[in-house]
Amino acid sequence: MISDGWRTASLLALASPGGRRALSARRFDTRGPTRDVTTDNARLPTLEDVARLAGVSRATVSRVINGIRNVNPELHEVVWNAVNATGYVANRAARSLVTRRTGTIALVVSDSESHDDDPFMSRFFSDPFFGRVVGGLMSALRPAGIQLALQLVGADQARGQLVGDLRQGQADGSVVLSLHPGDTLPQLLADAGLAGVVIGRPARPVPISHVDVANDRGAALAAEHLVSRGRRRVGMITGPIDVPASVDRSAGFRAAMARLGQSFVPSVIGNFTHESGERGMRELLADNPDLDGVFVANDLMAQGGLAALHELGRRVPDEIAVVGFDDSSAALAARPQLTTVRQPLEDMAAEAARLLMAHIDNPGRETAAVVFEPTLVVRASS
Amino acid sequence: MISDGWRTASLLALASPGGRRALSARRFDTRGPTRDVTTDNARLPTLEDVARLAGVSRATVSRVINGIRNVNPELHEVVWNAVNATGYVANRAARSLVTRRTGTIALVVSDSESHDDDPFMSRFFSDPFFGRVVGGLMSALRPAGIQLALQLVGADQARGQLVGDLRQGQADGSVVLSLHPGDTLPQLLADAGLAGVVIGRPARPVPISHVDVANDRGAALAAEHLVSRGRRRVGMITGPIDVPASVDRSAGFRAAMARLGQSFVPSVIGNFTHESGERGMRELLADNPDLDGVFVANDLMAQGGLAALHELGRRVPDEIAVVGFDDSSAALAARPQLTTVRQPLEDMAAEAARLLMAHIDNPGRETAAVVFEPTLVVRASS
DNA sequence: CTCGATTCGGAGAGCGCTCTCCAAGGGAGT
DNA sequence: ACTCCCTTGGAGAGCGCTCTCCGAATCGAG
Repeated sequence: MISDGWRTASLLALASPGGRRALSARRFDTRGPTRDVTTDNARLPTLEDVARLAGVSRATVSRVINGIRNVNPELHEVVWNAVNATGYVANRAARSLVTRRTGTIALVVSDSESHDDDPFMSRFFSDPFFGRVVGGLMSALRPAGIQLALQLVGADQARGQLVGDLRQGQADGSVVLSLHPGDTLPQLLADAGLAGVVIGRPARPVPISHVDVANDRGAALAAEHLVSRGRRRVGMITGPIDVPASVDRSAGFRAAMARLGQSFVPSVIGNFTHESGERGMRELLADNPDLDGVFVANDLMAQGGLAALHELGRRVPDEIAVVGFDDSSAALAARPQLTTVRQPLEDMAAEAARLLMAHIDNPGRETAAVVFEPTLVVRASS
Repeated sequence: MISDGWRTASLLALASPGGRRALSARRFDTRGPTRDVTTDNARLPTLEDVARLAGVSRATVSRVINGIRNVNPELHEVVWNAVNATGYVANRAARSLVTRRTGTIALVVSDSESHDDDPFMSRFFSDPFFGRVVGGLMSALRPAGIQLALQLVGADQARGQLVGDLRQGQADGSVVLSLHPGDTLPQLLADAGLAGVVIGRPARPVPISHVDVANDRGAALAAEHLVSRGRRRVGMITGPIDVPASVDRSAGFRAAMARLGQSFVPSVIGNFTHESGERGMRELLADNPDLDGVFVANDLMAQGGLAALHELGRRVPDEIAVVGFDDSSAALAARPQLTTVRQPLEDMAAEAARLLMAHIDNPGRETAAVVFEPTLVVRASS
């Protein structure tokens, strides 16, 4: 069907830069002076170019590239050769336009109450948390050829804007990282019928998929570890009582300790800051001077607790053992280094990405909650 | 080929809302079962819809929206009303296709030697650095309606891939954050003629714009501060000698100390890690026991240095003052908290974004280097 | 009152891709 | 041998937008 002569001819045509350049130049002449011709002389190859070189139609090249349906294996190879020869890469915008997919998902970092920029940034990016999430997302997204777009939303007004943009197709879906319990964003997303996956359980039940770590099981690991270290009088510094993760950690720890024989766990409530850990530890010891172990609901507070312990002259871990939660940078920075519960964040993020992709591919899919098991990282503080 | 009858029929169908819906439904019926019709019934308004509602042509609406040329003010308002009434938002893909702009810039985090994922992630995301950069970029990009896409590149092979994707128009340009001196990426970008701005001076001169902090001036600030605190025997722990920032800090510190009357500054070389700071401090004091001040080229090493000092029983800052560089999370975590030199990262990132946008708008623009002034953050260690 | 200059808005041609039709060819069944 | 089906590949119609033409309308000047 396809004559060798023709195919050769087309190859020759492509091989001669003159012809191409002329075509290209003419096209851009019509665009007026705003466009600098010098930057465009290297016009990118299109499907058409590949098709011509391969001696087939656009449709066939498209089929080969997208790996669909039935294409003669022989042609298949011819096409791929042409693709490689031209250095063709599909134009995202064009593809997007017709498929109605952007090939992008948004990582939405949502802070309900963005005061200044400062607390927002530092609380969130200050530790490996964000990096681990990004890494995990990437590991799942890259093989699928999907881009990650970063969106930071603070004020509520920005929230509505975001949903609008998302609806319009800025992204096919979003992974939400909420800094505040009871964030309205998950609900907004659900209401708008947008594909989304939340990392961390939302405070109120929302019809949206999420991935989470078994905070209660993590706390239980801490309890088991402390008891296995011979600690019999164990206390706890909890996080805020309106944060789901915090609630689960406290409940899980109490339940595990009860199971292990300590029915009452003296506790004080902190707010996840270094300072509140310091204060919490002082309070806790003031009321219960004979404690020999403390579980602290996050590393930052645990670090503060260690500082307090140091000033109080209590030796760690000899006199009193401390276990944190998160395995953040604070755990390594603390002296002694902190035994802590680690969330498999990379895995969680990767799962979030996969879940999101599943929702995107199948909008009717019902929401799911995937819960991961934490692990204990033993260091010098226990 | 296509009968006029058919064409007329479809036009009529388009004119009547009912017909449109029917057409639309038919279109999606043919897409097979993968597409859930319920999610598509809320088809997004197009320019065409707005134009029809406003009683003008697509072209006019487009002109109004893009704020160009001469449109009758009266019509202008009519069009905007129609836009608001329909809730129209321009389709990025379609616009992209014709403008050849994606409205996206890539934040490329490049690590020349990505061993495992671990050092990559932790070194980079472990501190506010990344967050501050992202925040700064966003502040400049959001007003311009430009998206930020995250790209992590490790292996060299990924580097080539990235350049390919970038060329093809994944993004209009990129801001490069290189973790390793002598990264090839800036050069690759320059060679490919892609718009790019590097944060931090590249090790070798590359024809690409960059923003940087005046590392030498920052070191001078540290020197002036130490001297003003009455320190007369000051030493230094430097960073690796192949990192430009490190070289500038050392040179700047030496020059400033010479100017202030201390012609020789005892130094040891570190590698920016906590451990090397610890070791460096011991070495430095072993050779120069009478030092009363030390400038350390980054906070992590300074933190290590403080730990060594603590173990050696030297009181900080009474007996010996320590000044770090970066104002990272380590500075706050250190005991005592670290006096350190802070880079105006947000401003630098914002400037990088503006510079990049300028390059995008004007491809012929010549490259620029913008250097920012650091500030000194005084805390308890000096 | 006519003519050129100028302003304004519409028509329509693409941007590069996907995917539905449809035609052509080849193999198997009757 | 003929029909029918199945496989394969081409033609071409859009996706929603921008922007160049060009025609119409308005205005001022001669």
